[in-house]
Amino acid sequence: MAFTPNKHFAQALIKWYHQHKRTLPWRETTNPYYIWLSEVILQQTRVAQGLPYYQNFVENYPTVQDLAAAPQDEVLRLWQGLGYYSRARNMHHTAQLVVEKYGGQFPGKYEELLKLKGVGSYTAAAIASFAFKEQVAVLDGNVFRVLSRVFGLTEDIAAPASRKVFQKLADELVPADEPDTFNQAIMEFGAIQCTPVMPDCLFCPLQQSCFAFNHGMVQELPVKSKAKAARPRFFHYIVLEFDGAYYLRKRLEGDIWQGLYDFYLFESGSKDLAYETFMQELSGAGIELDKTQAIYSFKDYKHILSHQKITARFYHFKLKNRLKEEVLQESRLVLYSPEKIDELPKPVLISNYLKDAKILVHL
DNA sequence: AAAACGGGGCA
DNA sequence: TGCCCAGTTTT
Repeated sequence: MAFTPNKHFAQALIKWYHQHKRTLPWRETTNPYYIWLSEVILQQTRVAQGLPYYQNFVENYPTVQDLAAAPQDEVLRLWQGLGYYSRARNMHHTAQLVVEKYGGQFPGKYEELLKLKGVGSYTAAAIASFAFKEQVAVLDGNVFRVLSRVFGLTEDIAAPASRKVFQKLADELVPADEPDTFNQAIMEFGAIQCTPVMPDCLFCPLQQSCFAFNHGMVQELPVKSKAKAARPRFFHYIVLEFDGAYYLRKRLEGDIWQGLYDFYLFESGSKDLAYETFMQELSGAGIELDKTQAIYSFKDYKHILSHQKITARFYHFKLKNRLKEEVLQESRLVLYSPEKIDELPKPVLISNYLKDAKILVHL
């Protein structure tokens, strides 16, 4: 007997939730600020990875006013390692908007929440239901998977057009009396019981009613088209050291890692570079290297992003003189001591290099 | 509608 | 080492 979109599904799920739910700090509050914080952090991020970041943010910024007043570098530094750094920038921006335009109070309705930067349909539904008990269904990867399997939805979850089908079903399922518990329950169920790989069907309370289980399609659902191959990129980082300090610069918009700090960088079509090409690039930037200056270290790193496969080569030079003022202006490089570098927000790739090169001891 | 955007976990 | 996870914004 298959489930129909009625109350029984919600009841079974909520019962399971009360027995199996994990105790998480953002489930102990109805404060929209904390719920928003947790949901932004949890976008694209597993609970185990996001939890320490959440605790760190709550400690450093107990109120939305605290977050709004913080310098961007500090916010990005706390975010360092979580990835998708636009989330942190948007979050910071939204905190300032909430303070300035909403008097420090988050809007209480789904449609209003949706207008905030960094708050899409998922996060708006999460905040609206968790903090304000609005009857709106969340739709995240867990929900897609659970609904696909239990109800036998075969639409490609990677296709934007499929969203309508899942949203309609989810909206029919979310109960008016406890939309918050239902939303928590279906996501928790997807995270713990109805997992992507090796779901625990043997001890699943929905087993008898599950379309995928009854049709032997648990492995096949949800249907998801494959992502295209990551673009290969070749980075050449020039690590310029002067008197124990290093030249870094803040990354601009238009590429990955906006707002984070890295070394002088140029890119090429391949890993290896002709000596002339290398020297031309440097002299083009006004960086003069004495012929007697050896490359102190030469390290290759692979750094895999979802859509890019970066091969990074770090060339370490010790300068005999500071870079000239014109060069600094043009390249936007700034000399930082290791202590200062420690405080700057950096891509994990850069942190890894800093650690391996023993420029930064901890991390 | 498709692409861009990080990083971590697990087999 | 290779594969998987996935919400929001931008193109």
